[in-house]
Amino acid sequence: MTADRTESSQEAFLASYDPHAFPPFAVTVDVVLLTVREHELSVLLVERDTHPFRGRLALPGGFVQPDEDLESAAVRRLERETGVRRSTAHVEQLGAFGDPARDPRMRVVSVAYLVFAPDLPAPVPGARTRSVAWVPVGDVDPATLAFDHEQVLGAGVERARAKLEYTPLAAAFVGDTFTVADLRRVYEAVWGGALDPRNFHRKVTGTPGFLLPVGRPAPVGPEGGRPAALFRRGDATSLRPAMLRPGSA
Amino acid sequence: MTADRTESSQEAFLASYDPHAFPPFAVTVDVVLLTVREHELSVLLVERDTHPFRGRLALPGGFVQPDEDLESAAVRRLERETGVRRSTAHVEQLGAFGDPARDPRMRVVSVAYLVFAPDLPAPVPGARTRSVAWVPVGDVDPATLAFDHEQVLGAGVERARAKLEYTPLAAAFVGDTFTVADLRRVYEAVWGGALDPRNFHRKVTGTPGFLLPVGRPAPVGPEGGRPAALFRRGDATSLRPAMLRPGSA
DNA sequence: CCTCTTCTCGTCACCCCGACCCTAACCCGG
DNA sequence: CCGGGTTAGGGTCGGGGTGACGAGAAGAGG
Repeated sequence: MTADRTESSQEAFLASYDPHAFPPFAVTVDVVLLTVREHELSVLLVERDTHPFRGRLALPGGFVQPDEDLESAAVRRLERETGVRRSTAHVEQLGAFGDPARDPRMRVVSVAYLVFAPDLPAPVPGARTRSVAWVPVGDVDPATLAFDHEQVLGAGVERARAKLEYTPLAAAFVGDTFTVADLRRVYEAVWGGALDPRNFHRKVTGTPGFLLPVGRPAPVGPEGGRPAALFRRGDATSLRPAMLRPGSA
Repeated sequence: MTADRTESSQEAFLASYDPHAFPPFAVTVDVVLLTVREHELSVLLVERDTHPFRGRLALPGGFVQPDEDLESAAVRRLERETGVRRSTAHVEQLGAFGDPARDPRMRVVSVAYLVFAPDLPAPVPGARTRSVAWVPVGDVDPATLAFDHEQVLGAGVERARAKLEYTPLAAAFVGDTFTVADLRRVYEAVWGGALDPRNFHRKVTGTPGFLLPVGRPAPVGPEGGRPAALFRRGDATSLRPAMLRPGSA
């Protein structure tokens, strides 16, 4: 399963490459970076400054390098263009999007990655980046997005909603330590509806491996109320049985 | 969102293409075609007759054409190489596999598709095809598969097992009309364990939209027993709550 | 002190599920 | 004809998960 291709053989291949022998494809990665800001599920969008779709909003992304793994390419874009570190976020592949007409320049297949990140206090844009902004997914005008990014974003949001049902990944949206209410607000933002605080508390605390109680018993409440207990992420990877969203009977 | 690229501009692009401007990628599709044969979950494998991995077993697949949609490319391979018609099967994208070393010839990104098909009585191989065979997934020797197809197959099987839990897609593995026992044998083959016939019957018949009773009340039993009622697929797309596999608590 | 807030535990009814009994309906051999 | 094999499928019972909701705990502020 190891390749015998090397840098030099890659060069030889390039030199002898005939674009009519097989059609050249470009492969890109797009990143659907989601977070919860002010009780709203938001996505990071950048404004394009080059053809095509110049001036339109788009998901961060770019070409995959010749010897770069797909996920590495996505993580590189994530860290360079958004300032999010890989270790603090959850990254998973969303899927490949390859409609022949999705890019007017040439045939491009894009592999989309879905990232859950906590709402970082620092302004997220990294070094060499054009205009970048968090946009609540409900405020995104689908017609203004570049390429087929409306479809990619839609798939990412739906995947996120489904993943909260049967995984503990909601914890990827909050910081290192958090309260049950923090977690509940993530669910409410992603699913778009209120949840019963008592039943939610019973479910998440009753699921082994979801929450790890941290000794420190209490921070303060921003607007009154009894201080909540602090937790850390557990090592559970799935929720069985799942926590089903209410409106989807 | 409409492309201005045409056939002639594609030609112009090819003529002026410089392989050093951006690295050429090849894009392929691989098909994980699963069925249930003789109470065993099986995958369709072909024997490669060209370099690389000549003589090794591999998933059916091939290069995507310049103006071909990814799913169309997968369905084309499915129909040409396996004889399975798209209308009788379930097709979904499994994911993209793009390890730089997965193909020794050059950089190849493969988009894998997962297909559920009923066990057709006709010999499945199509017209121009090399040696092709159904192999029970438990009998596949992982080390003998070409490329990274062990990883692709593993992802497909795990996806199939999960999908049976929360979708009615098990019906894609059986024919047009089927009995509850047929469906149960699908679950047992995919999950690899026995299920209680009475509880299974209660669950599937009690889920609205899973099964449509067909008037014809009874076929015959192959080895005795009371004749079972016949059903057709319903229009439900998800199972809520899910049917969880026993061993996964 | 009272009142507001949020957190957290408890209760109750209901549903779903696993385990299990029993009858229905067919085939076959005696 | 009849008894014994098969599978199909309905019913019962208890336990666990969940929605709806009550109520106390623990803070801030008037």
